[in-house]
Amino acid sequence: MRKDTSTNALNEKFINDTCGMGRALNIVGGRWKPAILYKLYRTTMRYGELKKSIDGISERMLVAQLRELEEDKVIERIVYPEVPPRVEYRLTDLGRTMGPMLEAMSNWGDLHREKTGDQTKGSSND
Amino acid sequence: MRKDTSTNALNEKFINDTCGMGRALNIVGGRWKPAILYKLYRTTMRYGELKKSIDGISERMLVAQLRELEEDKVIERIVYPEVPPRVEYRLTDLGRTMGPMLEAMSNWGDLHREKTGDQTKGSSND
DNA sequence: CTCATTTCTTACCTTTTTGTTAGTACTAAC
DNA sequence: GTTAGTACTAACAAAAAGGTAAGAAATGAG
Repeated sequence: MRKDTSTNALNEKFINDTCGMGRALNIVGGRWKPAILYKLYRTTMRYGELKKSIDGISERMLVAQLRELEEDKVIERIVYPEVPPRVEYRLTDLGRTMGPMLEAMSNWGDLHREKTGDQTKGSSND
Repeated sequence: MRKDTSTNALNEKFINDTCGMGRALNIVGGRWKPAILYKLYRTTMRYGELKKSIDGISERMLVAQLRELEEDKVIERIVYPEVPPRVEYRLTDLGRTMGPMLEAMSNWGDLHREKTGDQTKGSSND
């Protein structure tokens, strides 16, 4: 749980309020958000589809990060009143505006790997 | 300290190896790295200058993040053999290639603030 | 010999993030 | 009444990140 008076939390908030980069990082950062956004960038997906397609993610993490992305208004959650339940996730219009940024990040990450010759070459986690 | 057999660490590594976005995030993310990069993007700076110019950062954090950026080859550390010591930090060529990505992040962060009408409008932490 | 200056280092603690496991709610089909 | 399928929640534990405070090395100035 958040303790929003800790120095830690205050620092974060300050950076968020004054620096676009910090804000972007807060929204897009975190272990699984890149993967989620990558999937949803191509198409709407159900909860279960996301879970299956993202290797290694736990339900707790998937739900948590979906909720955060939703709060940040970059994705939306559509519930169909059926049984068993069906819930779809998709990018919002605001979410779609991330495109150029996400691409820039992806490209630079690949460039960095190339230049530093690190690790296995990426066959993107698709 | 890193425990590189934890599930957590393995997940991170996997994402790093397969996803450019994840890799970029790891290099540029963290509480203070955006601020450091922002400063160094304009000019070479001494340790003490960085410390003074980045509001709220502790020495431990400053050193730690500088070290990480150095390891990732985006900044370099130049030591002048003087007393008292003088150490300068500056972007490497690889570091300079981050330009478009950092701008994209900054721009999107600002756009997001605009669209969601959140918080104080940013007078960038300069 | 003491002090000031600069760039860190170390030890310890708090906060935040991530992972593990088990369980819930709903209803239709058997 | 039990089971199956889907999308979660809750409680707890481990790991990582961040914060605080004190100290260390090196040396020229006084």
